[in-house]
Amino acid sequence: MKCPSYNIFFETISTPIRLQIIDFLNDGAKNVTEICNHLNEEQSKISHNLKSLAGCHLLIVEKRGKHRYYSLNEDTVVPLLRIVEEHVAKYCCGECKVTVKAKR
Amino acid sequence: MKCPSYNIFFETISTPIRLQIIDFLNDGAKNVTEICNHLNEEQSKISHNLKSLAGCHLLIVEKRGKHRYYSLNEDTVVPLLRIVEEHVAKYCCGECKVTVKAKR
DNA sequence: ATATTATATGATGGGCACTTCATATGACCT
DNA sequence: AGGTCATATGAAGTGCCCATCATATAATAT
Repeated sequence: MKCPSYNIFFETISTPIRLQIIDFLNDGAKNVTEICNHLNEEQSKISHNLKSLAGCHLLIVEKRGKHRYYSLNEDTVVPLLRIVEEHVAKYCCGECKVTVKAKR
Repeated sequence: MKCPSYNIFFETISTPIRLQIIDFLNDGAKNVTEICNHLNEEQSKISHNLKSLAGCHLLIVEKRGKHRYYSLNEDTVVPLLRIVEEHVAKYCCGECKVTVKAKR
């Protein structure tokens, strides 16, 4: 398991695809196939990125039969996104490509 | 000015050198030379990285004479680091290389 | 106005993370 | 056991961020 030092932690949460995954998981646990379909991305790509996120404990994995359901580590991710959302609302110049809403 | 979309925001805060800068600024505003000396790094390297951080409004710049003092945008950075510090304390396996303490 | 100190900016090259492709593992079914 | 679906893992290539080097700008002093 990768050690979540600060730079790895932020690096892991810093790519568009991983932010999109987090955004999708905002409304509950999803399995790999569901995530692939929703984001229209290759399965191996999603799996690799899920591994990074789970390795930093940003996501939690749960096995159900042959599926694996991933969900947010809400203790960390929800307040984190709330801070960034507020920051972006204050300072964003309007050219943002990736938007991720904090859970309410 | 760079637009702080989510991925750029996290990417900017994700490198060891920039985290070290933030850590050093925890106890107040510092000018470029002071930061260079403290981190023992080249001036242009520090300036480039300061520009990225300030571009995302993670740092605030203030001109005084021929110096430029950089300080944390505490509204965002302090609570952000507090969350990560808590997360790392829970999950870090002990191999962390970069440590940054949240301001108390 | 020239020198010196402080900081920023531009261009280039290398390292490395991410995607892709291929294959492996695991779970369930018949 | 064999087949199929679901997911993970390994290897390799490529794009891109960051450090470096060089130069430019800004401010003060003499």
